[in-house]
Order: sequence, then C-alpha cells, then structure tokens
Amino acid sequence: MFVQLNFRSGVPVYLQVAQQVKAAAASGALRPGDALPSVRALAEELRINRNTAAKAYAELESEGVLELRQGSGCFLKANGASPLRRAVRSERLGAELDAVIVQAHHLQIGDDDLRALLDERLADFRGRQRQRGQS
Amino acid sequence: MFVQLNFRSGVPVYLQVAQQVKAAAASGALRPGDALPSVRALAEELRINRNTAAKAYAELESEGVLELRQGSGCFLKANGASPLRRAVRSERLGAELDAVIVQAHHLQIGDDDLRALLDERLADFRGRQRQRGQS
Amino acid sequence: MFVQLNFRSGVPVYLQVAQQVKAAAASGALRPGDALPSVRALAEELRINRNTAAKAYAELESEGVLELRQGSGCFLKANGASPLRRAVRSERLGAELDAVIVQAHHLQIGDDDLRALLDERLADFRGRQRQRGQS
Amino acid sequence: MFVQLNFRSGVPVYLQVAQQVKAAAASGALRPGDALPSVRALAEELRINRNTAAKAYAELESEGVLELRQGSGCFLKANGASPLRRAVRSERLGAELDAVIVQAHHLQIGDDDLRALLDERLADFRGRQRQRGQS
DNA sequence: GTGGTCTAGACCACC
DNA sequence: GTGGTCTAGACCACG
Repeated sequence: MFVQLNFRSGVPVYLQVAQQVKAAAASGALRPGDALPSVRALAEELRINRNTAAKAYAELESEGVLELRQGSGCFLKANGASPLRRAVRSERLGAELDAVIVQAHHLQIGDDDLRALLDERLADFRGRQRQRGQS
Repeated sequence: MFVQLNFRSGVPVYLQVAQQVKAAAASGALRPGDALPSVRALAEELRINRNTAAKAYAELESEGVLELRQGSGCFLKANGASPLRRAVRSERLGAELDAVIVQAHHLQIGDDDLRALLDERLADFRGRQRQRGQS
Repeated sequence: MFVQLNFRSGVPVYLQVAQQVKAAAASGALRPGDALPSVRALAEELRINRNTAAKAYAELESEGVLELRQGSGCFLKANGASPLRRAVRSERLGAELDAVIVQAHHLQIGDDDLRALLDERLADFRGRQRQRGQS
Repeated sequence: MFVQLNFRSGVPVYLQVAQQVKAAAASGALRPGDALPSVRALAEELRINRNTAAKAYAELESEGVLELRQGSGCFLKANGASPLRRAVRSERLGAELDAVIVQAHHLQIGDDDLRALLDERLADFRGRQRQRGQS
C-alpha cells in the first residue's frame, strides 16, 4: 500500500486516501478478494486518525470498491457492473475532466497537447495493468 | 479570469481560486502587472460570497502573488521566477489525468469513450470561452 | 428551552436533546415558525459541544420537526402530515411501547395500573397543551 | 429473566441488561439469593456476544447487585434497601410514558389509537410470557 | 484483533 | 452572527 498524503492541499485527507486506494485497485496492484490493511493498520501507517482511515474505507465501500466485514477486516470487491446508469457515470467523469481542462488552460497547454498527454498516460496505465497481470 | 469551482470536492473554495490564479501566473498565462477583477466583480462572476473572494485574494497577497492597491484595484506582482518549463507543466497536468483515468476504470468507461468525452468537454469549454470573449 | 440532560444514562446526548426539543414542540410550548436557539446558543446553554447540538437539530430536521436555514437559524415546522405510512408509524411507536411494558414488568406494575397511568399522563399532556393554547 | 433489548436506541447493550436487572431487583421482582442465568445462557437467550453479557454482569457485580460464584453461577445479593415504594415506581414509569406520548403526537397517532396499541402490545407480551413459561 | 458510533475542536462558507 | 464539514479521541459490539 503506497499512499502519499498532502496535508496542505486542502483536499480532505480521507478523500486522498480513498482516491489512492482506488488507483491501486484499478492498476491491478490489488486483486478482488485481497485483504486490505485494517482501519487501524492503515491509520498507523499513514499516521492519521483511525476515524479518518475508516471514513476513507466507508467512502470506498459506498462506491462499491471494497467490502467491510465486522470483526474480519476489509476486502477488495470485484469491479462488477456499476449500479449507476451510464449517463450518470459519464457526467461524473465529465466533471473531473472539466477541472483538468481548466488546469490545462491555466498551464497554457493546448488542446492537442492535452489529448496527446492523455494518450500517453493511458498507455502507461494499461502497461502497468498488464505487468501486474503477469506477476 | 477563467476560474472553475468544484463545490463538492471538499477543497475550500477560496483555495481553489487562489490555486488557479497561481497556476495561471506560474505558466505565464497571467503576467506581472496584469489587472485582476475586483473582489466584488470576482464574487459576482463566480457566484460566491464576497468574503470568500476576499479571502482568496488575501491568501494570494500574503503569498506575494498579487498586490491590492486601494482604489485602483488588484494587480499581479512580479514573482521573480521565470515561467515553468513545459515539461514541469505537463507533469503537473499528467498527475491530474492519472486520477481521471483511475476514475474512468472504476466507472467502467473505456479508453475511446474517455477520449470522446474529453473532446466533447473541450468543445464545450472553447464554446464558453468564445461566449465570454476572453482569451 | 428547558432541557435536562443525564450524562450517565448511556443514552446519547444528542438524542436526549432531540427528544426534549420534540417534547417542547409537541406540548405547544413552541409554535410553528418560532425560532429555536441557535446551535451555538443551545450548546452553550447545555454546556455541550456545538457538534452535539448540531446533531440533535439535524436529527430533528430529518424527522421533519424543524428546519435549519444557512445563516439565519433554526425554525419550528408545522406538524404537517408525516411522510411515513400509518403502519410504519404504528410500528415505530409500538417498539417504544414494548420498552415501557418491559419496564412495567420489572417494576411490578400490572396491566391495568399501566393503562391507568397512561390515561393520567395523557390527561396531563392535553391539559398542558390547552394551557399553552390560551397564553 | 425478561430482558428486552433495543439495538437502535444508542444505549449500550450491556447497560440495558444491567439496568433491567437492577429495575427488577429494585421492585422486588427478583429477590436476594435468586439465581440468574449464566453468562453463556444469557448471551444465548438474548442473542448477544458473550463478552457483552459478561460485561453486563461485571457491571452489576461492581455495583454490588449480584455475586458471581465460580462454578455455581450467579446470584442476586441482598441490597439492604427495601423495595421501592409504589409511588416511586409509578413515577419512573410515568417519565417513560411521557416520552411515548410525545412521540405519538409527532407521529400523529391519537389518544385512542395509542391506548389500543398499548392493549395490543400488552397482549403480545403476555402471550410471549406464557410461551416461555415464566412468571 | 475487527469495524462502528458518539463527543469534541477547528475551520469553512454564508448572511 | 448562522449552519456544515473534517479531523480526532474514547468507547462499544463483535469474532
């Protein structure tokens, strides 16, 4: 579990944790059924409060990424069909893309360069996935 | 001034404003001496409380990014540093794109759909820009 | 606002507050539209944390007893039709009655005495309501 | 042993058990020297964890209400005080009835319906008692 | 040992 | 001034 926190960014810590656990799950570093660190272990590792770790996991559970079981721990769920309708999912992702576009504007990165950057990062992501799949 | 706010991200609004102004200044999109909207105008434009807009400017002033001159308005200060190199800017944006890619994975949106969504949102953005007659 | 808290009973403080505010509203001591003490004022008066007071009010808002308005305060709602179906409401009340019945058993108070006690307390309640209605 | 638990009240389960045993002892329903179920039996009867049942008994033992004798079981101690007077017991129950009346008001359940609901629940309670062959 | 809840303090956005 | 949220600590129920 590699989670890097930025306490000065203003982004709630529990969301940073949730986001990065999600990334680890997506990249294939974690597989369905795998046990994740317990709330206590995660809190200790990241030096955050147990409640903050618990909130991160609760967030992920509500998104269907993992499952919390009383007394036994925390397990990754299969990336099954999202309960949300496709239009809702697109809209949600679109909102995140808008933020990226604004940032690109501020950083003076043109549309074509942005598209190229996306392609590059997608290739990297798929590459990492394949790598995990072999190990 | 293109500032786009996300009220659900958990990031304080005043920080979102400050961060985007800083990004624009760092990339050279805004240059030393450029005038920024007044607190009042900014609040109206972004539909936020004047207190919040004032707090964003206060944050930027305390960091030496801009200067508030009584009666004449708000101007970007020379920050000494040269604009960020292209590679640095790409890297910053790439980190945000990675987050989007992860989210797309969990929302089960494929690479081509993601690219199409980006194109769509880029078109929307350019359309909004033209409407407002800003660069 | 007369609220009496018992910190040793094990009943969460925020529920005790909610229950007693509800009782005040029901008895007619408070009327629809009336302003209630602000979260801060209530917290100070009862010497509890502001969050605890806020949680009590949030609980009451979710039950439709009062309304919280950003920046202006907290107001009693009309005791309009409950959104719950009648069977649900009966069941909810029945659960509370069961607790009373068990307590009566433990205190060795017979069924008829329990019924008489209910009649007595109902008469008191209606009496208080009429009194408030006149003032 | 009639103990009825409410898992949604927020009152710790071990306290609910302890409080009801104390109420029964205070009213004379349980007498000094009476045997109580073992921790194991109590846990099974109430469908709670043995730890929780043990904690309830530990609480009662620390208050001097009962005595755990290794190997022979659990017995009520003489508490010195005479059983509560009838008026005191009625007053205790009355406070709980008041809460029910308030709840009935908010759930818009009339006095007669409330009385009918009490009769119904009393009948259920007596039925369950007969089934279990206890007093 | 596991996760869940209640109380608390600090900070944010809004009027 | 108002209510809302995030982080924290302590305690509870359960395996």
